[in-house]
Amino acid sequence: MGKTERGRRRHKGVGRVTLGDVAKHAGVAPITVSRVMNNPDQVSEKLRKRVEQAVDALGYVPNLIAGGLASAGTRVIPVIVPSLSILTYIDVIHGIQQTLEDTGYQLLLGSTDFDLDREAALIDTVLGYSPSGIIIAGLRHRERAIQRLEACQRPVVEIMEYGASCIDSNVGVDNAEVGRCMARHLVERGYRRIAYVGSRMDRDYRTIQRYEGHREMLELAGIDGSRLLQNDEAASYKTGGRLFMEAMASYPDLDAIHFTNDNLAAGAILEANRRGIRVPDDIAVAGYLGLPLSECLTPALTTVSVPRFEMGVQAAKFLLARLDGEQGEALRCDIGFELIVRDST
Amino acid sequence: MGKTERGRRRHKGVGRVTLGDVAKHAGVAPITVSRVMNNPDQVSEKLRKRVEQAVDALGYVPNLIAGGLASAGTRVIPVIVPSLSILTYIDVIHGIQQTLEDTGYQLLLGSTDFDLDREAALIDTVLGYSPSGIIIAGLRHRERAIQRLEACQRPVVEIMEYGASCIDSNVGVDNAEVGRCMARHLVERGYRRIAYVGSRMDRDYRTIQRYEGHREMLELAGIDGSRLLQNDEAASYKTGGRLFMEAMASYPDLDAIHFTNDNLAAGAILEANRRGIRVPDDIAVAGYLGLPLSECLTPALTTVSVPRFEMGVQAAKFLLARLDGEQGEALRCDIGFELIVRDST
DNA sequence: CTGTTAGCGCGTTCAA
DNA sequence: TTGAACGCGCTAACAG
Repeated sequence: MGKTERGRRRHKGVGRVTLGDVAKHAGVAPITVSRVMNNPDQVSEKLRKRVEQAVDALGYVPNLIAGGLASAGTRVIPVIVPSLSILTYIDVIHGIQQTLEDTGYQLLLGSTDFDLDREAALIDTVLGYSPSGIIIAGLRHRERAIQRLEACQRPVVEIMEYGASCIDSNVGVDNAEVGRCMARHLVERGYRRIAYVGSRMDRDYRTIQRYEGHREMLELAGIDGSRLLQNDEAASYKTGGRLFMEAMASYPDLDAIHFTNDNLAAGAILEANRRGIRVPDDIAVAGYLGLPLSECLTPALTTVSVPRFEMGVQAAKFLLARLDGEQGEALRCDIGFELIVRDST
Repeated sequence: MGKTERGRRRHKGVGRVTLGDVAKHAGVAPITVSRVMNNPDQVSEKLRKRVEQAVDALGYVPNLIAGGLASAGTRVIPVIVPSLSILTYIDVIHGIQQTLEDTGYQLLLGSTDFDLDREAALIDTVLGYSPSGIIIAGLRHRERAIQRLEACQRPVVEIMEYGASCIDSNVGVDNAEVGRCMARHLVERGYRRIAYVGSRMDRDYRTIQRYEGHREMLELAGIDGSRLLQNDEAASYKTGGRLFMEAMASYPDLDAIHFTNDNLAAGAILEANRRGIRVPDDIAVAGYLGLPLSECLTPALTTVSVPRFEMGVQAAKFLLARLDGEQGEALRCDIGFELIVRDST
């Protein structure tokens, strides 16, 4: 009943089989078990077999936390996005997850609700998990957040938007160019009285970037680019339908509406279906994203398609490259987009 | 240049500010800093102020890994679902995330691709992170997985399906009852030649449960319940449209189709729109889930709506209750569903 | 190829 | 209310 006995009771680390237990069972040193788990080729076949048997017999599962503490890095990849209710981010996360799936890295999910202060706080939190790297949406962050990300000496991939300056690596699209592209298409199609429709534009600055591209292109063509409509609801089909009607009421002479995403645009077409409004004869409708629904509508929706899943895959690949020891220049990738012209314009 | 100096260089725990650094800066013992971070009321206001200043000055961020190791529990909640490309799971995850958001718990995301062996392996992995608890889809798991979950002594919430026996807590719906409910509606509406259409039914047994409920109810009414169509593609709108046409070709006398989810059913209606097939006059269409799209279609889709987001919220609440020390009986909740009759039937 | 030693950064326990 | 000592479980470094 000496000190040792009391020491034993100090922590609640009961129940679980530890590396030490396995070592005892196999008659080797703990480090040998560690090697069998992490660097099997450093151990002779004989001992390896013995250890593996012990592992199976005891049902040993490594404590990744302890390993992470000792080696200053857990195999965790935080992914920080603005929202989990927006399909775009989900697709990207899916791409990341699928690429990382069999590499032993786990995704730690965080969402900021488009709030940069919240984002900064979340970054602090997740860095507390000694992650192997981090993937984060956007190129704009609070100064403090950027400092922390740079200081942590871990690969950082910024996704969604593509731009000149990133912390470490960057995969995304050029939103202004997207806006210009669709606006150009509308002008070329002969539309002249065009409105841009968004929702929550105050929160999601990438929508503003697209709008600015749109406006710029229209004004280049001598067309009024300032017709804008938005509100504060989430970008649902219903909201799209409502904004569609509002836009037509606000600007009765409209011949085309450029929606900031396919959710809204699809909502508009569905609303038009319900009301017997003819698209594009009465009014043309264009979207952005290339959601699966866009091609199933009647009329099918003209849209700019972005490879969201692939963006996630590429982000994960950049991360893995860095984790594999690839140094040097920023890894950057403009994932691009594609104008898909369909019947709605 | 003695032992200490070499010791310092042993690990790469460089750069980061530690609790010890803060303690030195504030002129207190490390444990006092720890208390300020975790149990502020145990520290006098004077010292607390001093420590807080030091924290700010140095930009200290706690190392959650070290804390987790010392206290045998990181504030991580793994969420294990079959797929990240299925909206249902996304909505549930969103509910979980929103509920856990401000509690300091982080979601660790894992997906199994409907493979129970993969699930078991994933469970082993995530338990290695000493999670505070775990949320997992389904009531069916490998025996080994169940043992591990029971052995880990942590709250476990099984979600999506509601059933008699769970490991610890359970929130979900009764899939067979859903199938019965919609089948009853179709029969009451006067439909008699009804097919059930699913996709990937071999993988997702919950779809089979709904089908069996459907079949049971039809046969109770003396109607052939064995008309079934499925394929191996994901449940997209396009697949729905294709299966719709296939079903009508396979069973030319059909007067109603019961789709296993709204994605397929919506795809069917969109396909009908394109082809000028009249729903429900030529054929009725019913779905399951209550996706936002369902009410925006023409005709609007009859569906059984499930509160997916709320299911996630409830799962998180059960978890928090357990983490708050609530013991005893299994926490169980049949989240229910609602038949929403619209124009498509 | 295998083992010894030390410590990652923190929280628990016990003592003051 | 504050502090000292110890160890959570594992791995890095070094020695054999």
